[in-house]
Amino acid sequence: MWLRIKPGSTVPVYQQIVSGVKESIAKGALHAGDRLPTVRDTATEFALNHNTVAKAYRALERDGVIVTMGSKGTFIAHIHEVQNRSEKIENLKRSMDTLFIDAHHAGITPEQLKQMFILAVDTWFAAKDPKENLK
Amino acid sequence: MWLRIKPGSTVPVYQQIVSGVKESIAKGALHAGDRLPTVRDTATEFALNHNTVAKAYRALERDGVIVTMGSKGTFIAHIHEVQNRSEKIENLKRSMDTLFIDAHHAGITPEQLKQMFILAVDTWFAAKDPKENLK
Amino acid sequence: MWLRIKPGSTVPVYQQIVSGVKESIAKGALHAGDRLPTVRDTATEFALNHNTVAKAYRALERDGVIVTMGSKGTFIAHIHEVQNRSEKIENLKRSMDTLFIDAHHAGITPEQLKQMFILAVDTWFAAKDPKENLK
Amino acid sequence: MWLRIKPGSTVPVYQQIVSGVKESIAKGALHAGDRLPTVRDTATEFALNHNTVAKAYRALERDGVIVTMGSKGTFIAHIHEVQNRSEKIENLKRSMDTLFIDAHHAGITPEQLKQMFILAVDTWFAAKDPKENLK
DNA sequence: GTGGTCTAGACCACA
DNA sequence: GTGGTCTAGACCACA
Repeated sequence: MWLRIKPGSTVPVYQQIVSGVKESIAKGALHAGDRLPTVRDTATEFALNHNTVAKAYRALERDGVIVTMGSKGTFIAHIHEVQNRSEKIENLKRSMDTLFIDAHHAGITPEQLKQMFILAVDTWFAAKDPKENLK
Repeated sequence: MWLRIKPGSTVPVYQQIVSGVKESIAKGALHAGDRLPTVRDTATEFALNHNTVAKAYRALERDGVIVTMGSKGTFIAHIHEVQNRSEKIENLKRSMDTLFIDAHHAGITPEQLKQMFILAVDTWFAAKDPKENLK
Repeated sequence: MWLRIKPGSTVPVYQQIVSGVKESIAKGALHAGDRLPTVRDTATEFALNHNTVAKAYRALERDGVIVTMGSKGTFIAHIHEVQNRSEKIENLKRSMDTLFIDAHHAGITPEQLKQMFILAVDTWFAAKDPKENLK
Repeated sequence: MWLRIKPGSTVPVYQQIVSGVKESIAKGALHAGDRLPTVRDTATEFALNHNTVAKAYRALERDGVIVTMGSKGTFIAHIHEVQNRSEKIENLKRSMDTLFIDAHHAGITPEQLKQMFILAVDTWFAAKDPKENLK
């Protein structure tokens, strides 16, 4: 299953699709060049409206994650073609700042936070599809 | 100025208040035991709807960041009295996962990410109010 | 009338709205800071679906032409805040190239084209709201 | 290579063919009287659907750019035999109007626009095949 | 009251 | 067969 939707969540469905696809790519479950199911097929598979799926695909295309080839279908983009790299790194830094604030309010010290982070990075990337790691 | 609101932002105003108060505490600009302005004073000061401010205060109280003492006003809670610590750490880990996915799509390697993070932690906590660091 | 929709046109309605608003601003009929009618009011006025109008407003916001202020409504952005300037100039040059090709196929020489263009620029900008020209 | 198709472009393929042929003629790479490859040969050469190529040829013929001579094949029309000249000039003026609006939204003044245009015309026509200029 | 999200269902352009 | 556009109508978050 390349996607999992929580119907009751406060997170809009189309955003769950966007996050899910990004996560599957990052984890190596989807690869550059792979063809995604059509908008309509995805809608049917997860019992969603096709407009909702189309909105998610449009957002993913705007982010440079997927590429729509007219009537040929939709494909995972190559990571080299990263769009707005500097903008994305800015967003990343802002997310880190938020993380620090939340850590402080959870009663975590900077040193504990560093250790947690390094452990989490290693665990996370180790969980990736091994084939992906060989590249 | 203990709070700064960006009117044009896509982030809801009430969430900006929540984040702003948390940030001010983490940076040492607000301290445990400090009295916050009333909902209506804050609303007037920043030209906001008082329902918006009330919603933010309610969210902060739910998070254990502030405490409402009936007619005495609203106060910054002591950090030791952290509520739902394990729940917060869970949220933190989830935020980290999202960070990893975003980093991957920005073309950043795990090693680069670790270095960025450690540097950012050190920079961030060095910028804190020195008084806070003495504690 | 700040907008005119041709129902039978092959140009999608939402694009007609986008072009119409841009044109009204360029001609000086709409000014920076003006409040646009709400999505629903515009939909009612021109007998359109509110989703169609919302799509047009979203496109205009992405282009930095208008700014949505949450529940305060939608406003014409200040031209100084031009987004993606270099990208827009690239598009402009590409439009010029297309113009040259079309001119050639209409049997127009480069010199005739220059004269037509200068005349058209002068005529077009003279037709603007005089108040706008005083600024 | 008399034609170049971008598969990932948002511009429909058949329009890319129409523009490409017009551009090649305007640049002097294709000349009046030249025989174009058949619909099926073009489709094979560029790995396109033959319906797509046929649609493009139909559009070019409607514009008077090419002429189909029954079983003899398809030929580039003579420019003197311009069809619908006044209609084409009307379209040209409309394209100019759009250009003015886009220029305004890119923060370009009328004078800057004139200079850009004259420079672009000179550059563009200088790049033409020299043989064409001798005519 | 404002815009955002979502569904259901129709029609169209492109390949 | 593919995605894009549009309508009609419902419900929700925010201010």
